[in-house]
Amino acid sequence: MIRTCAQLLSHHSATCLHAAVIKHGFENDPHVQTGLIFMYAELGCLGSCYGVFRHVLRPDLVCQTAMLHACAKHGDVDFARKMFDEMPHRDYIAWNAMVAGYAQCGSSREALELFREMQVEGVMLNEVSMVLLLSACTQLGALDQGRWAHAYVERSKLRITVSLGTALVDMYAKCGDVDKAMEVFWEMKERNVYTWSSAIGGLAMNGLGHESLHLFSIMKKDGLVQPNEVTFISVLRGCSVVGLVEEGRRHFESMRSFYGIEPQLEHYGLMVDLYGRSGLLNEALEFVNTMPMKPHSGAWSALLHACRMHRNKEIGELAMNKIVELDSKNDGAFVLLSNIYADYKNWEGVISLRQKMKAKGVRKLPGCSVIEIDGEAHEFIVGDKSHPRYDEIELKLEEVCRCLRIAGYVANTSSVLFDIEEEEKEVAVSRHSERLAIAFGLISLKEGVPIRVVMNLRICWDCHEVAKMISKIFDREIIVRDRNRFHHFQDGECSCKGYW
DNA sequence: TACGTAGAAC
Repeated sequence: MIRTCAQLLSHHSATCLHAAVIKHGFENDPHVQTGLIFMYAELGCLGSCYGVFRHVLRPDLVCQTAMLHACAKHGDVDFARKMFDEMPHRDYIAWNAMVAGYAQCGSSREALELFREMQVEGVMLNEVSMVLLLSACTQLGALDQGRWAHAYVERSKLRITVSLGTALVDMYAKCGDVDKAMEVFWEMKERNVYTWSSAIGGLAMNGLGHESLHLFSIMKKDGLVQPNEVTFISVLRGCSVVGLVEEGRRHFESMRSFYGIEPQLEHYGLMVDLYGRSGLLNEALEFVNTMPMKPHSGAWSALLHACRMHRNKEIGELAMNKIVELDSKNDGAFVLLSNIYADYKNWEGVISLRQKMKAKGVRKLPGCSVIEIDGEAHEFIVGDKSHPRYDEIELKLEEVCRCLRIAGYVANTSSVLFDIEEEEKEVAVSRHSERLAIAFGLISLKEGVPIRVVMNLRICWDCHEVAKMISKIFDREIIVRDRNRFHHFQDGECSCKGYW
């Protein structure tokens, strides 16, 4: 009963319910205690979970799992692991709870590691385990492992529940195999708003804006599932990646007028992005200034990004000032403005920004790219030489450089933050993590196998140009998932068509 | 019978 109500409760009603439990003398009933832990976990009150748990005389498996889940879900994953390790008996649900704890706090590698242990121990894998595994693969961009999970699901005839199907659609879309994502989507017997939003967002993220909007129109025509606020985030991204300003504006308006959904900060941020990318910087600025709520740093960042794309120093500086007011340690904003200054060869501006960053203790997040070869993830950090095959990578990079020069390529080094010599800058940019990962892909993958890279920042403009050329010169498909979206490079072109 | 699951946010 407590568990069923938990999702609907407010903090106040939870306290009342707890008081009623005590009043009627149930506070020592083990089932009730487990229910209370679950309830407080739902509400995010980890302290109250501990409070109840402390009074449980002999916590059984279920109670321990409930507590483990509470800790893992609300940030104390290490304590959760400690509990897990100390549990005398663990059923498959306890294992799933621990894997979920890692997957949800972003520790996907630990989640995969634990999943492997689960297999070694012969623990039963059900569809929930597979959803968790897929979610970890999605975060890491580990397509091979995701495919393995899909094959496992089919082999063991696990039921494709709506959650499992959605996890598959999401995994394929976010690992860059959008055709497979849609194949799974259309094969699903039942779809809910999560499934539709994932598919629409997945198409958008892969640069297929028109397809994503078409899918949204099918969803509306179907009428079985109502779009919600997340669906509209996917729809607006679809408009943004192909620059459909008018259509975006229509969808944005329809949220309130037709669906009764009040646009949130994120929707406003996406509209700024849409105007900005399309070069309508004044409209974008006007839009930010007339938002009914105080703009968040994301809205200003979208504008700043557009200023970099369309080389507008004045609005860029304005956006930057607003970002620093809201979030003084936003390293991405410093880098963007520095790039704008560098585009104008304003080295004084660059130096002054560098000093400001130093004074505020802002550090640029180092670029990091991952490439999966035979199921093993290889991680590269910018300028990193620690990979065991670094010598071969270096040789390949030099070969790439030679080929590019012959093809008439001139490095655009404006994304190098500081005022070092041009030649050094070219070396710095040619050792970006994405470049190292692509070179490693070239030497270790068979011909014809696409190179898939996942990175933590947005791909730099120069690397973007180089990837295009590599795709042509080496006749190789390259798929890069950056922090924002996918770039599919083939035959000298990128799917983002300038909407970088 | 109780404990575990999926979508975004520039």
